[in-house]
Amino acid sequence: MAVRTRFAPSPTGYMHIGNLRTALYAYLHARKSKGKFVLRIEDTDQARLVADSVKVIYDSLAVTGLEHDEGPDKGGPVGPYVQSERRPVYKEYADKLLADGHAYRCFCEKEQKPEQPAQEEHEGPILGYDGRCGKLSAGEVEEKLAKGLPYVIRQKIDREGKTVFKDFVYGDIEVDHKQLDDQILLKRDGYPTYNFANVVDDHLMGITHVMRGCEYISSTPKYILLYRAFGWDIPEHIHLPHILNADGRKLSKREGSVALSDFLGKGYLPEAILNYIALLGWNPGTEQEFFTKADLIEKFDIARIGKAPAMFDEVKLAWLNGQHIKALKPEAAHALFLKFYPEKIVKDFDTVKLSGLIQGKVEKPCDIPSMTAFLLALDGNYATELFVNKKNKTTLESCKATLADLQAALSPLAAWNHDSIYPAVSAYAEAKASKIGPVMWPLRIALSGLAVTPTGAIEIAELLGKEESLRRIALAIARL
RNA sequence: GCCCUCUUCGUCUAGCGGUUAGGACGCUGCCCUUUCAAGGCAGAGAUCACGGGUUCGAAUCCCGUAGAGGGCGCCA
Repeated sequence: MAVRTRFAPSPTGYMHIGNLRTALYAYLHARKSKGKFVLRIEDTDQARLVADSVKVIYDSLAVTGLEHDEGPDKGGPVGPYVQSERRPVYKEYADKLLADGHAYRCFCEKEQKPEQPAQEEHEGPILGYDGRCGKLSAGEVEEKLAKGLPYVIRQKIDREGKTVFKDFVYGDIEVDHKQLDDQILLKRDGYPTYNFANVVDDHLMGITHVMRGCEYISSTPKYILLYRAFGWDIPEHIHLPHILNADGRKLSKREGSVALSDFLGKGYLPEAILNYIALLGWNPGTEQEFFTKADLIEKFDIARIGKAPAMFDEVKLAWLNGQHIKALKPEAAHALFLKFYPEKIVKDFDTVKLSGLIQGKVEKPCDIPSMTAFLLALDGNYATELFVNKKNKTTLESCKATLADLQAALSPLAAWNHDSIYPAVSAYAEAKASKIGPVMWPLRIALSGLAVTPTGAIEIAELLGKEESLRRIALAIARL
């Protein structure tokens, strides 16, 4: 049977990175299997509709290249692909369940807490609905219906026995029916709950592999019971472990970046993000860590999805992003960096050249303003201790002397570019019978006032221009 | 409270009865010497959550315990 996977997000207004990983796995499995990847919008909660949020979903899939084959915007044979447009379908199937005795109408008030048997061992939350309306006689139901009382439709679950289902990742999951309650299938407003809609839609849309977060594991037995009530084949269930933040808590909006747009805004490349999250809960079984999207499609295998939750480590994401940036064509890197250069840098510097110089060095493009700030203005109060470098055996005194000599050597230069500056510096080092390091070190510090710079001393001098370079050298000499 | 699940270096992970427990990020050091960085190499870092079994032999199989995560919504 041809593989069909789906991504079924709710329009919440942003794309959670954990959700994106679910989409990615579903996409990869479909592509790898030459199957179809379906987008379905789960907008059955009328109270939580967020304007324009469907657009966020489209945009997210587009920017990451997770193109769907079928969906609200693309159409397809099993539409509509928006749940709010499928209400008659849910009604039809709910009626079927009603007719077969697998469901019943419940007239209980929304707020009404069912009375629980007063058992003292019951502390804390108690389990769900007590099923009282399931015991209503046909006559009583007719009577309430005649009165026009509002109702919901509940799944009728026999509390005897247990259900076992096989999860592709977690193995056999067994749940005692005592743990289950008569969940609501159709709400009072006529919309289905997730619990009902996902089963009906996944079946009707021919989904072969259901991938979703592992928070649904506990309710899956109820879904299995629905499949059985309808006499439908049960698709493969693939529950995914959660992605956690650094505290070991579920990655949530409140603490830092969780939305795709947050990461995009920092200059992370979509492909690097995909690469990183793919590795959170999946591994290729080889030592490869750098993956393009095409690599992932080729190497992805649902059999290698792990069970343990993974902490999201932005430091490693940044490293991986740096790897992807290095792999970029210079024009592409420049186009990316251009979004992050401060205005004044763009105005005063040759950013094409600058981009080329820093491409191998940038991990997070959002760091570019701070990385390049020294070009615009030198903080004249930088610590002079920076001149002391053990490896190059430089001291404050040696640096002062070197810089004075450099000042003399560079001042007469007519042309100011790499090919004129480097030979002058190099010749000076040679004349002093010194390696170039001890000369480069003080020069770089004098020009930048920084221990670590995005590019080398000669390049910085060239970028700054002759006048500014000499001014900074003079300043350093004065301070030493 | 009840139920489900998870647990290998700080982090992501490999491992599926016999390994010096491997790799990556990060960290430290060395090398390169047209440079700090980058790159290359090396090192530190894991009594495999704990306690019992089974076995000649367990990170790997079984049972308990603990910790963590999740579920128990007219949310998804």
